[in-house]
Amino acid sequence: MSNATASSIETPTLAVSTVIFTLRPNQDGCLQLATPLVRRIRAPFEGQWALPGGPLQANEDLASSASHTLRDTTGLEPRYLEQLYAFGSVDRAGGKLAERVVSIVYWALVGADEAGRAIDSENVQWFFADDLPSLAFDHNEIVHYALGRLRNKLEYSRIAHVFLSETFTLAQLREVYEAVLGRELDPGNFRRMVESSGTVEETGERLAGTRHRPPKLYRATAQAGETK
Amino acid sequence: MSNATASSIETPTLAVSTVIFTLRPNQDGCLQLATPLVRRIRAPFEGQWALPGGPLQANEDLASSASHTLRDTTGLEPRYLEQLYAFGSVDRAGGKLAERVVSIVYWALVGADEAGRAIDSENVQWFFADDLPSLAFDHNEIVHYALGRLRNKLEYSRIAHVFLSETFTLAQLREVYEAVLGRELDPGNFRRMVESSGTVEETGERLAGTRHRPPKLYRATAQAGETK
DNA sequence: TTGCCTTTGAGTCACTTTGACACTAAGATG
DNA sequence: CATCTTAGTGTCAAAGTGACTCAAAGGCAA
Repeated sequence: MSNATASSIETPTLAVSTVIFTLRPNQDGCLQLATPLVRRIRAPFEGQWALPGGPLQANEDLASSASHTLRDTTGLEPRYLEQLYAFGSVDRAGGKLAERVVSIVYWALVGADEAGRAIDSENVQWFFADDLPSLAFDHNEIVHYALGRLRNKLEYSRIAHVFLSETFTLAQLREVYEAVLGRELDPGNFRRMVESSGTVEETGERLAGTRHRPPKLYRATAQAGETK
Repeated sequence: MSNATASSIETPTLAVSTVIFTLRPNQDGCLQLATPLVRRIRAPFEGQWALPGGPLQANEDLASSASHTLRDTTGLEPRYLEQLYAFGSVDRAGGKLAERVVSIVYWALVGADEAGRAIDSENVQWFFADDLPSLAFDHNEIVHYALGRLRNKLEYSRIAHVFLSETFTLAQLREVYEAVLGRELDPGNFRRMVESSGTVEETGERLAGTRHRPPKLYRATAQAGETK
């Protein structure tokens, strides 16, 4: 077993990156998961798209570093933030980087209602999550892993409403589920599931202006614990 | 926003620790979750018990670092190894440490049949997981979190058999579930659950030497993916 | 004004899953 | 041979789930 004190100069660097998801209408008008990426402006992988992130500052917590890069990249606030995984293979950079970087990756959700205000510049661009280009490092894998976690979390937890604004109809909530899970859900069964879960409550109001029977508006009930 | 290049000297140190679980009979003869801890031989928290681990070597992957410390601490091989969480709060050491340490923590399972061969020295000792002393740093929290993950994983995944040897009876497998979950299970319903899961198959043999009807022996079926 | 279109929201039905429990099988033991 | 203990099978009711029907309530066009 080697001694720690002798190798402190070659200690790996720590970075925090964030996979950010929101829902945006695609060309068909259907909601679809989208994620912002930043263009790398230096080697390795110069010019390729990568997850937003940066080195961990000595005085910053992991989660606040993640929401920090989220704000810097998109100008938005995270509605949900959770640690995803620490990626630290020795050969993560594919032999293209001398220095070893261990990335602690978070995933975050941003409201679909806010996503319109997001920054979109030459070096920051939103992509649909199931149609990404080839990313730098192992970032394609990471996004894929984050997608799996989001889909899984949607089924046993109740985070779907963070994509929506404060009040919403059950049809809107169902649309979120359908967009994330990628399949249609039966409206009746969905209503039964949501109502029995106790995660939403009626506001007493209805949404007007639709061209059919006006649906009730709901809000998320106050929940105890979040995160982790 | 601060500049990264200016603060590289004060970059946080990276360590990898491992929460190791096995099952050991307690004074009642019941199996109970146990975990090995190491005594700290320097400040901070000198003399207190802590999770085994150490700084990440530049040429070692995260998971291999974790199984490395497992071997060094216990002399045993991990039967299961999975990343748990990265703990990195700025004040993790409770103000007792100048240097900031980010720990990537793994959790591992060791066979109950092998646990007897485990090292037990003055500075390495096994404790029952639900009766731990006050540990160094935030390690009590970490073990608690690992316990939750193990219990959760037991219910939707099929890792229980890694505690046992190659062949086992359903009563032994049930005993593992009962020890980990901390509650009794109905033998009939448990049998139905396990048989319908397709995770075990009969060996064709029976266990002799019991003082009752000899039970069938099973083995775990070959599984596709593990880890992550 | 009337009829049609749409989605809401309630309800039904068959099938599956799950917890509780009864009962027979097959060994050891005295 | 009676008895004890666990193995292993079977049953039953309650709860959950997927597919489906149908009336309600609005807009919209003829």
